[in-house]
Amino acid sequence: MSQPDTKTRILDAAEKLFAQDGFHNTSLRGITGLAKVNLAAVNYHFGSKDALLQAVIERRIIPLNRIRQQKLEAVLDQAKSAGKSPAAENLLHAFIEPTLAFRNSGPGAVDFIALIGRALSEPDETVRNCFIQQVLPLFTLLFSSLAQALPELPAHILLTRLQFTMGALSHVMCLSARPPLQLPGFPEPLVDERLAEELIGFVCQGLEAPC
Amino acid sequence: MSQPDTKTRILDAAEKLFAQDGFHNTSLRGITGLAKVNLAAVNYHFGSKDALLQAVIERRIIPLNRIRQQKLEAVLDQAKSAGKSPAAENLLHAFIEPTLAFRNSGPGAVDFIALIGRALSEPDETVRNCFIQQVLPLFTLLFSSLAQALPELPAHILLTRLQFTMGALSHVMCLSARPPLQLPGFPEPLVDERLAEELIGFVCQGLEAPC
DNA sequence: CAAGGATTCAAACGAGTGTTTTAATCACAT
DNA sequence: ATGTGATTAAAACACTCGTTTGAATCCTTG
Repeated sequence: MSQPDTKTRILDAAEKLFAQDGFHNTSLRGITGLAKVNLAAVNYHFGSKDALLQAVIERRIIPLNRIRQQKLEAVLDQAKSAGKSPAAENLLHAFIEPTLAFRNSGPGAVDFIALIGRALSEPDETVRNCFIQQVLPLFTLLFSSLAQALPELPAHILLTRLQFTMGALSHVMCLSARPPLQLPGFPEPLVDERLAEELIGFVCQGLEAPC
Repeated sequence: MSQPDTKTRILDAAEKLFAQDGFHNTSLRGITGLAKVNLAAVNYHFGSKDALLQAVIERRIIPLNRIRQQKLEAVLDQAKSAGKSPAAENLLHAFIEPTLAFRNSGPGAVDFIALIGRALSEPDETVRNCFIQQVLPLFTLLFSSLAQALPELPAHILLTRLQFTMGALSHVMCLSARPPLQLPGFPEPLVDERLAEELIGFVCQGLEAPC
């Protein structure tokens, strides 16, 4: 079996270590050691550590965003052709389900999901800005779609509740790359599809609450 | 006016910088510079950077946990003396409201809230374990109380939904130390008490959803 | 006032960081 | 085969990090 090329090996190793240890806790020597490439290869192929992070994120978030946008627009189109407002549950499903399903899209994908799940709470602007820039258009679409779905909800309340939703989703994304953290006295929490459905139901109830 | 003593000045500066830049992005030189003390003072008074983090967290989380435990037990006692199960909403209120109100308990408190809001998604075990160790007993109490309040809910579903709740709460805690992030086309989200009430209502709906 | 422990200070240590440099090697077109 | 540009390799760069050292200073107690 032939190894992937140098760029891919670096991206794979960086994705894993960024997700596992965080961006600033990960050294280029750790990445190049894991990828079995020379230390200078990172700066040769990507230019800098910051640019490597951006490449790691973009490699996966662009296809993921395409999927989420397609599913959102499908819900909007279907509602439009039925002459009705889209249902909040369908919109949330279109956004959340592909996000969590993406964890099973291949080796390393679960690391990526954990990485961007932490991006929102990342103190460093390098990581946060890189992520926000990529996800803002989609977030805007989701927000305006939900405003259609819940016309009686004031916009600032909707935005606040959407922040809660993003917090819950981000947390689930982070957890999915960590060992389940078994504690005595606690049951095992849900995983995979059941988890996605449960999360969608949870935030749906919260978003649709009277105000 | 007399300055606080060296230990307090270090704790205050460390709290602010840990919250702002993260534990590993914060250098002892940054802390001692802001605190206007000598570099070696940290190791003299606290022993190490890790021990300083623990001191920063414990200084505030011990009083905060005492408040939350008191409020939780008050809800439990009141339900017991009324011969009824506690209401999930009251339990959530007892846990969440003091947490967010704590942001206004003094200068620097909002930084602390942001710091422990990020603790759950922190990749570094130093930070995460230090936090989990402090909060686990309280979390256990909240979990078992909610199990009483929602006896028809299977334990693993309850735990899963409680994870969603912690995600939403953590995210709000993180955001509270950042500038509101005004974006064109988006309204201003809620702040302060209104925010706490909105969050409690949100997670309450989600927790009580049928399953 | 004098003694002695607590605290502060400047300086340095060794290890680790991202990045750059320069030469060696590879793959492919002529 | 030969030369050429792309890639890899080893080494060093300048810098920051947490920690330690040993002397200077402060403050309290006798």
